[in-house]
Amino acid sequence: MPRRRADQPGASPGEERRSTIRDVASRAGVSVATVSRVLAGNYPTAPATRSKVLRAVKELDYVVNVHARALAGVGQKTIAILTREVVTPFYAMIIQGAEQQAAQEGRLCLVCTTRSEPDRELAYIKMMREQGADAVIIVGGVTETPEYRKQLVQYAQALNSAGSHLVLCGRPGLGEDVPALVAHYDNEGGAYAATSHLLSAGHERVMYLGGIPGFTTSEPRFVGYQRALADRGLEPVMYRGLHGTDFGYRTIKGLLQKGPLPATAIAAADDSCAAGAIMALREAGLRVPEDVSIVGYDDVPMAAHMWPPLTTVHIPAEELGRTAVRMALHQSAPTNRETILGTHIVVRSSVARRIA
Amino acid sequence: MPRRRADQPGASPGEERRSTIRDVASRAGVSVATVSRVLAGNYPTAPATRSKVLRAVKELDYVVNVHARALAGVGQKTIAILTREVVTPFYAMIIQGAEQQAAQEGRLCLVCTTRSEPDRELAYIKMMREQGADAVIIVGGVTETPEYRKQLVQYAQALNSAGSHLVLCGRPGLGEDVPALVAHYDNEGGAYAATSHLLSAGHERVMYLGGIPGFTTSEPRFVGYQRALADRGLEPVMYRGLHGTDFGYRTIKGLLQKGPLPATAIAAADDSCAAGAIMALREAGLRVPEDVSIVGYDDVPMAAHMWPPLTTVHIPAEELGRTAVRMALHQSAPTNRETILGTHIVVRSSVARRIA
DNA sequence: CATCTGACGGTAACCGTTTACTGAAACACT
DNA sequence: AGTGTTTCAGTAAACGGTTACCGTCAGATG
Repeated sequence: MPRRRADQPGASPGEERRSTIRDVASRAGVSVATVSRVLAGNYPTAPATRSKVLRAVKELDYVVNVHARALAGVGQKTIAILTREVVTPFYAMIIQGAEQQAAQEGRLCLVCTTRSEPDRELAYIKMMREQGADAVIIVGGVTETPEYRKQLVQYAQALNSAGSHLVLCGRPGLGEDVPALVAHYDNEGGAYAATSHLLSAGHERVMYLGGIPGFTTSEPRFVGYQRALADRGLEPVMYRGLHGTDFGYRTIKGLLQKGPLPATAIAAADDSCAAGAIMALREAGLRVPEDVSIVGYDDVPMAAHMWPPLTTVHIPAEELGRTAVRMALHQSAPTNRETILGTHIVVRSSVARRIA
Repeated sequence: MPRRRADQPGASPGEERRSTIRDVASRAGVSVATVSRVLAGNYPTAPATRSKVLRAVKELDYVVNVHARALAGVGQKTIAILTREVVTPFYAMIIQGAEQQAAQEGRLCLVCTTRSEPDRELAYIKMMREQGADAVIIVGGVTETPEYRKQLVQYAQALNSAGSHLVLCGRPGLGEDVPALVAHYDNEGGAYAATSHLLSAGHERVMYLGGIPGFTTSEPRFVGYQRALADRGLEPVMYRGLHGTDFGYRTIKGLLQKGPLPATAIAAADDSCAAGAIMALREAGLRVPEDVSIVGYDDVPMAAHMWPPLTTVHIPAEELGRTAVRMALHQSAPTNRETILGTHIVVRSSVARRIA
């Protein structure tokens, strides 16, 4: 039963119908096959025909319908990037790297924000399966619950059986038998290095500040901190709870109201936490790094422009994103499903030697 | 001519074929129409049939093919966001707002980064036309050249004739007769207010720092600055050139090497420029705001956490993004094609009264 | 001059859905 | 029982492309 084929006169006035390959064909006086072939350029066509078609295309301002094309099996596959949000510079940088690589490989990128809602995340994954995306990359850590994990495993399998890949970027893998790729970085090593840096500057009471217990990025950082302390037989002093500037600010401010800081140095869970802490210290009349030393984590762009410039742990965020895309696209061998990038400390001016 | 229909035995081993509505239908022992209707839920179905279908769907792990669905006319439309990049917090915030609104309206968002390359931008616009996106939102300013402008006008028309919209977000419109929506903010007013703030604190030599001449966001800011000065009969002192921390840092540092700063206050083209300037001032032993006052522009999250906390011009970035999406989706009346959001100064601690 | 051979263009099957239309039961009425 | 209504399922025509297959016609070859 014909449904519309809006060729009757008196078509709706406002809405222009998008021109199809058939329109082009009839305008050029050839068949649709010829138009398709001229556009694809994968079949011999007489120069005269060719130019007739191209002229018609230009006149009608024709663009192919990707849906139809995809349905016919020649789909331009896309890569989806799922992230909590884009405003956090760390995520933004990963995304930037991923998009660069994707662009280089001729892929279109879909960035979707999930706002930490597992439901939204899962909904997007489903959407991507429908779209037929050839990879979905999940960016950033998460607080893992057993149910969430189970869901993810299931989706990894579903994606896999549909011929596409799930890539976990900046988050640990799901286990040997789960068909997911992993592009991760060394959280624990960075924290160990940062804490050691403080320690070797003579500090003996080093506080760990911030981080969400159970969060996949926080936990290993905390472990690295503990290990560095344990290696020298020192006791941890920790104030964990949340990420972000506010937490750092409020925690240090509260501590300072109760008395002197129970540490001479702070290892912050991330740069913004460090920024908050510095603010609170400064408001209380303490100097950084003369009175209190501090290191951050992430090396966001702001870190270099803070006062004092923040010593922190650099994560190769852009490279991480790029790696994720590369893995997704060229994952030929089933081996090497996991790439761990190194982290390193970048020393600036927020740490001072402790004079004993 | 049958092409594949992979039902022959001995199908390729590695690649699973994605199951179709036909597979579900035959497994459930009903017709494809019935499956479609059960899934859509817009047509009466007997409970028994219903559950048979649902079971088959679950067993085969079936998801609809969006391309086919779109082709059949029930497309989930998407909205595309084009931006230079995502790492600049100002853009990130606009994007965040846009995505929030889009999610609220049940739309999927495509974020694409153009890296300032007009070619890439134009290529993405074409891609979006193919996709049949129902709006493309271009975020952020640009240095307009006549050719670029002409191209954009052409694409606005093409998009419009395909029934979708072009929205310029944070950038001025293209003229009365061009079918583009505009969600913009008051650049000039903000700069006027910021400069006036400095002026009414007693400063008489106020320097304008940064901004790219000809850039759509820079130019009006500079005009606002000039107007504020002119209103009091003062002469402008300007060092323009680029956006960003580096420019601010290098310019002020260079100036300071040559002698005392030719101003007692700085109106920066943006917050990061201000951050760079502060750094250079500090390195030269000058205090902010005691020796030099400064105001920024944009009110990025960092501004509140800088030292000193930066007085700056707030742009309702998230609301700007939200507005863009709302306009794109509900643009019913052809009037009101342009929304200009207000900007206002937020005073923190980077401006001090000048003691005459 | 007959036949072969490419080059080129058209015809139509197919991709996976949606949905108007048709038809067949089942039920409710006279 | 005969007829009118529902209720529910199936058939098949689009949607807008791609491409295998098959003609046709011109030039090359024997």
